[in-house]
Amino acid sequence: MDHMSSNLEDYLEVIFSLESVNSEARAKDIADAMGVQRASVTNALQKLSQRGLINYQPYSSVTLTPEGFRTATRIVHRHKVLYDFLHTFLQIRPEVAEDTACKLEHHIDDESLETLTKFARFIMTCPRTGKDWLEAFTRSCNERGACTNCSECIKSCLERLDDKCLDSSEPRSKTS
Amino acid sequence: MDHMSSNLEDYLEVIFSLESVNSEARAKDIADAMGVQRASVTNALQKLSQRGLINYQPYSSVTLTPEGFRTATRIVHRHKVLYDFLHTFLQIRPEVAEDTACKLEHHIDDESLETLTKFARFIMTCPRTGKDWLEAFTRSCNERGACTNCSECIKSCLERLDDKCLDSSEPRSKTS
DNA sequence: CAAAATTACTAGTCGTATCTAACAATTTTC
DNA sequence: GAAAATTGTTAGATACGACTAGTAATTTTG
Repeated sequence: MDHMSSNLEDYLEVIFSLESVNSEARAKDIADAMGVQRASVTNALQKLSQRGLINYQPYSSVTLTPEGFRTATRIVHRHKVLYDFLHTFLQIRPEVAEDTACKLEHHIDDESLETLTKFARFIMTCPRTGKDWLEAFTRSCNERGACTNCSECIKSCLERLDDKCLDSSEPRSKTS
Repeated sequence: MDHMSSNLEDYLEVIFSLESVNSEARAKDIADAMGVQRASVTNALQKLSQRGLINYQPYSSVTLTPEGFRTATRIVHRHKVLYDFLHTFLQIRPEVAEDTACKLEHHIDDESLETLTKFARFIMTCPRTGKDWLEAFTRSCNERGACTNCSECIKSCLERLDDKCLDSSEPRSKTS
């Protein structure tokens, strides 16, 4: 009884989205957003209501309870982390990334999600990686752009680091 | 009719595994491996048989058809890529990684999976990243091990690259 | 304000996947 | 080789989540 199905998680997510975008969530709009019939929505809303995740009265718009809000936030967070990873790091096309994130979000465990977040941050903040490293990866994916001079690549990496250190710590004169 | 449910994919995967490990897949073993009742297995086997993915005769062990073998291989591949990423890169504990890979494998699209493979390979082969970079990430996850000297880190990165270049440019007499 | 249009709910059906219980076939064991 | 144990199948129930069709409530509109 306490387990939340993928399906209900999707409904909750849509309600969350409609509430923030439209400022209210009507059954019709939920049906449109989910691409299902209104009868299916009624059914889902009754279940979400039973679980105390939404305030639901027939013929009036749906609102999230505090508990529902927490749950929805958690799901949206999962979605965002996955989408960002797929889109920003793997360069997956937005629609595909969106779609896949939407499916994976129901199945990834907390530990993996949390570590994925850290991983993404590490790639962006470690001086050995960062934006240009990611671009090199993207080029390597597109066949015609394999790296040619690793030595130079690493050196410029070092230079950027030095520049940053100069900027932030000792104001030494920039000589390169 | 042509869509394969996550559930049937799981059955196929278990059959594949039992066939290779046990050299045969019996309904009882499938039930044990999946943690379901034998009646559920019968049901699943009938469906897989209808789709032409397994050779199924009551009271004898199950074998994969060529088509079933291809499908199973594809699923196992997805599983492996995801498991490796979770375990090797994110350092997720084996059991958790196993479990999560098992769920995600049914939902990730081909493009993302393919790119994830390339991403993993790029991390391992790019001189700016590789094994030690990954270890630095792992340390950064364990709180007490943040990096301290990025400059040195990058320099040793460059040195390793130079060493490798020397190795590979010199004619290696030992190889036959 | 009443008819028309929209929106929402209920009931019944289908497909998937599970279970239990009862029964059938096949092996094991004595 | 017959009784016992194991293994496999069938039938019927439950739960989920979708659908359609019919009905009811609420808005919109004239």
